[in-house]
Amino acid sequence: MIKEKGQPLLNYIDKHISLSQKEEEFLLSKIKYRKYLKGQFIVQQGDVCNYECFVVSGCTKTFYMDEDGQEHIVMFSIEDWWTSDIGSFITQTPADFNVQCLEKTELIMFSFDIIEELYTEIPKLERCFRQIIEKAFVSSQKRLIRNFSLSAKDRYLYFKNQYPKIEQRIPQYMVASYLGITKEFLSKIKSQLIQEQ
Amino acid sequence: MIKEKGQPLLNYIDKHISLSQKEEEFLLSKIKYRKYLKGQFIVQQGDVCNYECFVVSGCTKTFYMDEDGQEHIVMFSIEDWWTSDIGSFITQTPADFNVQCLEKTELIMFSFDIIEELYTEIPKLERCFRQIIEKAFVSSQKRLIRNFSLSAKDRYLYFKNQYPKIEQRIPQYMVASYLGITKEFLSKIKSQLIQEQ
DNA sequence: CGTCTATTTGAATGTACTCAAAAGCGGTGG
DNA sequence: CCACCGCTTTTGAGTACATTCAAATAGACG
Repeated sequence: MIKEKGQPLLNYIDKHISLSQKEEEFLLSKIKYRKYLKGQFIVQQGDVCNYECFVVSGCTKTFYMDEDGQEHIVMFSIEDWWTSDIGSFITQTPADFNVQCLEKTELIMFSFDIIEELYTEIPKLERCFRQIIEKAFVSSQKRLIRNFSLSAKDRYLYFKNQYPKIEQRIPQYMVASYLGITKEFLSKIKSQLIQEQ
Repeated sequence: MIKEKGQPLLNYIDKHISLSQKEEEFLLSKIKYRKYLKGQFIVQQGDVCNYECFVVSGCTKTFYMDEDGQEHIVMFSIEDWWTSDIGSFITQTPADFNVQCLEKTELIMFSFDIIEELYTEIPKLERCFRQIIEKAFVSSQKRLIRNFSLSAKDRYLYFKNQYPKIEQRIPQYMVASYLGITKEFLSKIKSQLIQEQ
C-alpha cells in the first residue's frame, strides 16, 4: 500500500506505540486499502467477517437485525476509529452484525490471515491492539451502565454531548436506534427539550 | 507465590498459550495471592484500581452505585474468570465501579506496576490478555444488544440458561439488578413463568 | 422462637411503544 | 421554478411493559 494512504493509520498507531521505519513499511505492505460507497456493506450478518477495519474517512453503522426485522444499532464508526464484527473475526464464525457505510468510506483493512503474522513480527502492534480493545471494552461497559441508570432523555443528552460530530452526520432515526428507543419517542424527547428552554 | 496455588491460573492460561517452565516460574514470582471474606471490597468506586484479578474460587459482583443510591450490577465473576475495574486500572484514574465479594473468594492479583513487565518479558502473555479482553468486549456488545432487543422476561430466561451456576449462588434481587429490572418485577416474571407451565 | 433479610403480591403510576396520520424536506423532472 | 415523490420527522391517542410504594409472606440464621 502507498505510504501516503496509510498515513492516517500510522498517525493513529503513533499515539499508542512507536514503530521504526522498517516496521511501518512492513505493516503497510501487509494491509489493504479500500473505498466503499454509501449504502455498501462491509460485513453482513451470517457471513464470516475476515477483516478488522480502520476508518480513514467516512462513517459506518454496526447493527443487528432481529427476527421482527428491527434494526438495533450497536455503534457508529468515523475517522480514526475501527469497524468490524470482532466476535465473528476472532472466532471465524458467522457474524451477528452488519456493518454498512452511511457515507462514502475509506478503510484500511487487516485480514485474519495477516494479523497474526503482524502480531508476531511486530509485538508492539499486539500491545497497541490490546490497548485499543481494552478501551473499547471499557466504553462498552460504561454504555451498558448508562442504559440501565439513565432515562432515554438523559441518554440522548449524553450522546449529543459526547458525539456531536456523529449526531450531525446521521439521520435521527438511527440515533434513536443507537439509544435503544423508537424514532417517535426520540422526536418527542427533542420537542420536550426545546420547550424546556 | 507457591506453584500449587497458582495452578488454576496456569491451567487457564494454558488454554490460550503455552508457557515454558521458566516463564511459568517468572509469572508466579510476580503475582500475588490473596483471600477475601464475604462482603469485602476488592475495588471501591472513587479509588484507583491497582489490580486485575483472576478468580481462583468464590464469587464477586461488579457494580455501580448511582446518585440515588441505586446499585447497578455490571457483572458477576466466578472461578476461572476475571474481576477488576479495567477502566480505572488502565488509566490509573478513580474507579467507576465497586467490586465486592459475594462469597469467600481467592484471587490471583496482577498489579499495574508488574503487568507491563510481564508483557515485556513474556510477549505471549500479552497475546493471552489480548484474546481474553477481545472475548470480554464481544460479550459486552452482545449483552447490550440483548438489553435492547429482548424483553425483561427473555433476558431473564437467557441469563438462567447461560449462567445457571451463577443464578444458584446469588440472591434474586442481584439477578434483577444485573438484568436491569427491579426485584419486584423479576419476582412477577418468575411467578408468571411458573403459571405458564 | 424471634429477628433480619429476601421474596411475593397488589394497586396506582410512569415511561416508552404502537399505530396511524400529517407535516417537513430534499432531490428530480417537467 | 414549481410539482411531485420518497423518505424522515412530528404529533396524537391508546396501550403495554416495567416501576414505585406499601404490605404481607417466606426463609435463613443465631
